[in-house]
Order: sequence, then C-alpha cells, then structure tokens
Amino acid sequence: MLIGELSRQTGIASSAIRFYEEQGLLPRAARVSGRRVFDDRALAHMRVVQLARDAGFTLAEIRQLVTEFGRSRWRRLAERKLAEVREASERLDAMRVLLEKLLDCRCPDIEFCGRAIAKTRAAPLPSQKRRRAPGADPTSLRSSG
Amino acid sequence: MLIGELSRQTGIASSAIRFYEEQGLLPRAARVSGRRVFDDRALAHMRVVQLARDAGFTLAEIRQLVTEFGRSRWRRLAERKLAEVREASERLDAMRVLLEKLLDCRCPDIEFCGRAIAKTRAAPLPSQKRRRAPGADPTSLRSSG
DNA sequence: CTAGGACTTCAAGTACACTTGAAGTCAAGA
DNA sequence: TCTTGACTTCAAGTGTACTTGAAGTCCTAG
Repeated sequence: MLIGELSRQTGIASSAIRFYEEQGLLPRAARVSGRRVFDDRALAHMRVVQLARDAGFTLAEIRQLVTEFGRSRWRRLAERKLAEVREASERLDAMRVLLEKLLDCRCPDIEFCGRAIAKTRAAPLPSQKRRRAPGADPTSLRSSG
Repeated sequence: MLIGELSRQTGIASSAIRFYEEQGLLPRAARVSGRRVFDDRALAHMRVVQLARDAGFTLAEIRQLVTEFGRSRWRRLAERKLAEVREASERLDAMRVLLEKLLDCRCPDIEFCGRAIAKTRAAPLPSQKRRRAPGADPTSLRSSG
C-alpha cells in the first residue's frame, strides 16, 4: 500500500505520516521507485502510534515508546500520563466554576467587576503552570475559534 | 503603581502586562517620564483579564470582552466556553480509557499490539479535531515535560 | 560621578505538531 | 505524447501566548 492508502485507512494525513517517519516514530518505510510502500506490519505500527497520540502522549514520548517497547516503560509513562489527565480534569473543573461565576456576574462595568473579583479571590488558582505551553492538544479549548 | 508592583500584585509577568496592553486587552496606561503608571481602576481591569484568562478564554476573546463589555456578550461567550470545557472533559475521559487499556496491554511486541488495536477499534474517537491546535492552554498535557 | 535596578521599545525567539509551497519524479490512461 | 494525479524532498510557514535580548532611559543611593 502507498502512503495515500495508509492515510485513508488511518485517517492521518500523508504529510503527518512522512513527518512521523522523519521523527523516528515509524521505521523508515521501504521505497519502490522512490515511493514509500507499507505492509500490514507498518499499518500495525502506525495504529500503535495513533493510539498513543490519541491518549495524549507527545511525539517525543511516542518515539521513546516505540523504539524501546518494554512493558515497564509503557506502564510508567501511561501512569504518569494518567496523573496528568487527572490534573487537567481538575483544571477544567476550576474553569467550569469560574465560568459559572461569570454567568452569575451582575456588575455594571468592568472595573466594578474587577474589584468584586479582588475581594472573592485573593489567591491564585492551584498550580496553573501557564508558562510555555505548546502545540496540538486533544484537550485544547483554544482551537475551535 | 509601576509595572513591577502590578506584576507582584497579580502574579502576571511585566512582559505579559506590556503584551496585553499592546494587544488591546488593557487600555493604554498613563506614562510618567516614560514609565507606565497604574491606578486602582487599571488593577481592577487587569483582574478581569486575569479571571477571563484563567477561565480559558483566548486573548482574542478577552479583547472582545473588555472592549465591548455587555452582559449578553459575556453570557454568550461564557456559555460557549462552558460547552468547550465539557467537550474537553469528554476527550479527557476518552484519553483516560485509552490509558487504562494501555496499562492492561499484554502484547509481546508492537505489531501484535497494533493488530489488537485494529480489531477493537475500527472507528476513530468522536470529534478529535486535532488539526492546528494552538498555544498556551490550562488543560495542556504537553507542558510538564 | 558612578553604579544599580527598574523601566522603556522593538525585533526575534520559543514550544509543538504539523502543514504548505516549490520544484521535481513516476506510472497509468486518452 | 501529453496530461493527470499521486508521490518525492526540503525549507519555510502556522498558531497562541508570551519571553528574551539588545540598546537605551530614568531615578536613587553611595
């Protein structure tokens, strides 16, 4: 199968598949007159990458996982990821509470609102760690614009 | 108060405050011999921006909100954001399920695992919309390294 | 007078996961 | 033969929310 067919079967763009190969997430595909050809093993490999990606692993983590496929490593990373998922859930809950407060807002103007906030919320939210957050993210609220 | 003091009181970096002013999230601060000076109104304004940011609004949305401070607009945007938060929660749940499956994985190697995935999961996850997701995000799983 | 710290502007860099564009190759069909 | 479409490589662009660096200004303390 050529890259277009693999793309159709997995739903992953050809450009992304090339990118994954380049990044070492997939083994270098065989070439026939310059084109990549994929067999069932390659497809299976791709599925694993896809699963890990959907589970929220970064490409760097996936590279680690596929180049060193050991159960203990998988377990460690999956457990850490699970903890991160739980943290993200908590942040989402905090956001939900904030949004509900906003929907309750009865302030006549913005400075009034700001003063009200200052009274009810002196301390910042727990562990925001906002600095330098990166790219594509299945939990993103900032993409559907 | 100067920018450093506002930064201390809000916990937001001076560079970020300048950036917010430049982006139109804050009104242009008065200058005294070149330096920005902020009063209580400015602080209150900043608090609102901070609240909205923590609630997950993009800077573009916050700009809209503060330049056109109307309750109906706030409500509309907050309700949409709330819907996005719920969607994100569902994606996180899906990720959690995936991770639990990974932790149950007993496959001897990666292609075997891929074939098993192909059997149990022919259809993709609901509405992944992965393409072109952007920057800093309070729900991010991809920042803690 | 000099040092230091806090501030200024403006341009460029950062993170991640890709996508897009340019220029070219290859095989099949009319 | 020509066209079409799918493929190739490589470099550069995208998006968000900032940060960092360079070069300079301003005020206070010693």
